[in-house]
Amino acid sequence: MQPEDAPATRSGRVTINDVAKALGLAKGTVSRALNGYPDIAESTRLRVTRTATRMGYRPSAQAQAIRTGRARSLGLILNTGNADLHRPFLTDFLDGISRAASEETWTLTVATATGIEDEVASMIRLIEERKADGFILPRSMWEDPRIALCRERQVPFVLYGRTRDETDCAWFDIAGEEAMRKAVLRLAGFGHKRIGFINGAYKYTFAHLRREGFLAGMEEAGLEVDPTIMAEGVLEISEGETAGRAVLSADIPPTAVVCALDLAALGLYRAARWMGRKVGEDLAVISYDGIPEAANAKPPLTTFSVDNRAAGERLARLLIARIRGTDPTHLRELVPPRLVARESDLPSNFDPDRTAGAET
Amino acid sequence: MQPEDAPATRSGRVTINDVAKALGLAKGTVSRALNGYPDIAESTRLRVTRTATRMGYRPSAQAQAIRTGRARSLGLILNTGNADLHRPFLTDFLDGISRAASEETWTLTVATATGIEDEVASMIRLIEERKADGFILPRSMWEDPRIALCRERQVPFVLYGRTRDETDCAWFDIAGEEAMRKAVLRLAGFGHKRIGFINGAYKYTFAHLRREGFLAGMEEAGLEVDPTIMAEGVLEISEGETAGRAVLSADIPPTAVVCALDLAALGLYRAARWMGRKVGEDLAVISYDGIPEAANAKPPLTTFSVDNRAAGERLARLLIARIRGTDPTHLRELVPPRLVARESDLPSNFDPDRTAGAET
DNA sequence: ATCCGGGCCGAAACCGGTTTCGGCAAGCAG
DNA sequence: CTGCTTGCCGAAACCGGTTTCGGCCCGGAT
Repeated sequence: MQPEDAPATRSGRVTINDVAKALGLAKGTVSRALNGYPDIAESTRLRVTRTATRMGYRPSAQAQAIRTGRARSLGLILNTGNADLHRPFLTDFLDGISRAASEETWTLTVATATGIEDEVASMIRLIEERKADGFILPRSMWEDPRIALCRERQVPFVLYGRTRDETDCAWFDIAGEEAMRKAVLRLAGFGHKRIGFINGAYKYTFAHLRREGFLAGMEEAGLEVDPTIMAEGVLEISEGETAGRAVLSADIPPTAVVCALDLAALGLYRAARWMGRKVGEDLAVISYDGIPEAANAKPPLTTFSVDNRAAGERLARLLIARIRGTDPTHLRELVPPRLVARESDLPSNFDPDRTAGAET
Repeated sequence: MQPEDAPATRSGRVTINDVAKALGLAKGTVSRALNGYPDIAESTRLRVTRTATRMGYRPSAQAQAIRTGRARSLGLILNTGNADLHRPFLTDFLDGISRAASEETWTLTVATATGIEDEVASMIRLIEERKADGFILPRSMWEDPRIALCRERQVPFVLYGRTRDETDCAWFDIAGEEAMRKAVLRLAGFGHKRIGFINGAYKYTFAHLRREGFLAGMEEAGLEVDPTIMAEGVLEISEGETAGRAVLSADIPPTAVVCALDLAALGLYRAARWMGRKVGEDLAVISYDGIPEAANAKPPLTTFSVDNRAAGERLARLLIARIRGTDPTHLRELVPPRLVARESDLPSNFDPDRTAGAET
C-alpha cells in the first residue's frame, strides 16, 4: 500500500476507486453512499457526495449497465420508408425525448430502417447488444410487428398512438377521434350538410380512430354519411390529390371535407385548384397535424396542431417509468386535440358573421 | 463442477460463459477466437464461431466497453436553436449516419441542445458517462467551441464542414466555394453583368468559403463587385427577405443574385414579388442546398443540391476511423457540388437559345 | 457484567467481457 | 535422448461499477 495520491489512475478519468481511495473508504461503500442505500451514515454520505462532485466523478454508464442490466438508453427507430410522415416533426420530437431523457441522465439511441422488417431487425440488434433498454414506437399500427417483438422478448416499449390489442401496452396519444368529431361539428355549425372525409391508411391505428370520430360527429350532427365522398389510404400529398379528385368529382360533390392528415389536405388543395374549386370560398377544409406547410398554404389551413415536442417528452418519461417496472396499464395518456383555426374552413358563401373562433 | 448443461444462465441471454461451457473451452479462449487473435488454432476458431452463432451469442456492448474503453457509439448533438437549418435534411442525414454505423455494428446516440453552450454541456455529459466515443459536429463554425472542447479533452470528432484552425481536424465537406464560383460563371454566361450576393452568417465557415468562391467567380468573369448589392448574415427566410429587399433596392439593382443558401433565395423570392420583380424572367437566382421547398417554389429554384444521406454516411465512416486511431489529416474529404438546373436562372430577356444545360 | 441488536462499513463476489501471462505438448535441431 | 522453439490454450487479472455477506463496535436491556 504505497500512498498513491495521484488524482486519477491512468486513463485521465476519475473512477469510483479514486474516490474511495481519496476518502479512505471501500469502493462498495462509496457506491452505496452514492446510490442512497440506507445502511450508510448520513455524515459519510455527505462526505462521499461532496468529494465525489469535487473530484468530478461521473460513473461510467457501461460499467453500471453490466451489473444492473440497464444501459439507461431509450431506443428509437426511424423508418425512412415513410419519411414524409416524419420529416417536419422530427426535430421537435427528438428534442422532446432527448430533453426528458437527459433530466434522468438517460440517453437516446437512434437507428434507421427501411420498411417494417428492417425496423424489427434493427430493434433486435439494439436489444441483443444491450444498447437500448426499451423502445419508443412511433406511428403505431393496428397490427404491429414491433409490438409483437417486444412482447415476445419481454422488452419494454411505449407507443405513440394506440393499437388493436393493448395488452401490456403503455402509450401516449392525442385524441384524433375527438378532433375529427369536432371538425365535423364545426363544419356543420357553419351550415355544411355534405361533408366528405379523406382518411389515412388503415394499417395505422389513427385511421381507425379518426374514422370513428368522423362518423360519430356526422351522427351527432344528424348528417348523412356518403361513401362516394369518402376516401382512405392516403399517406402523402400525391395520394391526397388523387383522393381529392375522386371525392370532388362525386355525383354530388361535398361542400366541406375533413382530412385525417395535413398532407391529405394539401393534396386536396391541388385537386381543388385543378377542378376549379376554391378552398376557403366554396370548399371548406379542416385537417389534422399542424405541419409547418399548412400555415403557409393558400389559404392557410385550419388544422388540429400536435405538439411533437411535448409528445416526445411524455413518451420518454412513460418509457423510463415502464423500464423501471411500473405497470403499463398505469402508463397511458390521452390528451385532447388543439384546433388552430385559420382560413380554409370559412366558405364565403356562408354568413361571415358566424365566423366563430376556435373551440378547443 | 457439476455438469450444468442449461443453455443460458439466468437472464435469458447467452453469454460468453455459456459458449465456453458448451465448447469445454476457457472463456478467454472463446473471446480471442472471436476477435481474431493469432494464437488460436484455425480449427478451434471455426468451432467457436460456429457454435457461437448457432447459440445466438451476441457480446454485450457494455461489457466490451468497460474493458476496451469503447462504447462503439457515435455522438451527435442537434441544436434546436437553429432548427430550421436542419429540419429538411435531418432524416436523410440521420439515415446516412445510422446506416454506415450499423455496418460496423456501431450505434448513434443523439442529444439535443439549445444554443452552443448547452451543446457543449451535452457533449461533456456524453463523454463523461462514456456514452459516445466521438462526435459528428454539423454546421461547423469558424471559431468552434465544440472543437475546442474535443481538443481539450482529447475526444475524437469529425466536422461537417471546415474551420479556421484545422489542426487535428478530420472533416467532410462539399466545395461550396466551387459552387458559388460556378454560379457566377453560369450567370455571366447568360449575359449578366450586375450580379448580387446574399451570404450566410460569418460565424459559420461555409459563409467564408462561399464568399471567396463568389469573389473568385466575379474576378474570373471580369465583373465588378459592388457591395451595395451584397448582403450577409442570412440564416432563415425572413432574413433573406430583408436582405433581398435591400439588395433589390440598390441604386443600380442586380439582374441576377447568387444565394449561399436556399432559405435566403426563398426570402429573396418574397422580396422580389413585393418589389415587382419576377424571378426567372427579369431576375435570375441561383442558390445552394437543395431543400425540398426549393423544387416547389415558383419558379422552381436552380440550386446546388447536397446529398445529406451520403454526407452522413461519409461522416460516420470518417469518425469511426478517427476513433480507431487514423491520423486526422488523412481523414479529410472534399466533394464537388452538384447543380440542379431549374427555372430561376433563365431570365426571359436573354436569348432563350442560350439556355445551356447543367454544367456539373 | 453479560447478552443482544442495530448501525455502519469492509471485503469479496459478481456482471460479461478483454487481455496478459505462463505452461503443456509437439516438433525439430543438435 | 536432450534442449529449445513454437503453437495453442487455460488461468487469472482486469475494467468500473453494484450487491451480498459478515463482522466490528457501541448502546441499552437484563
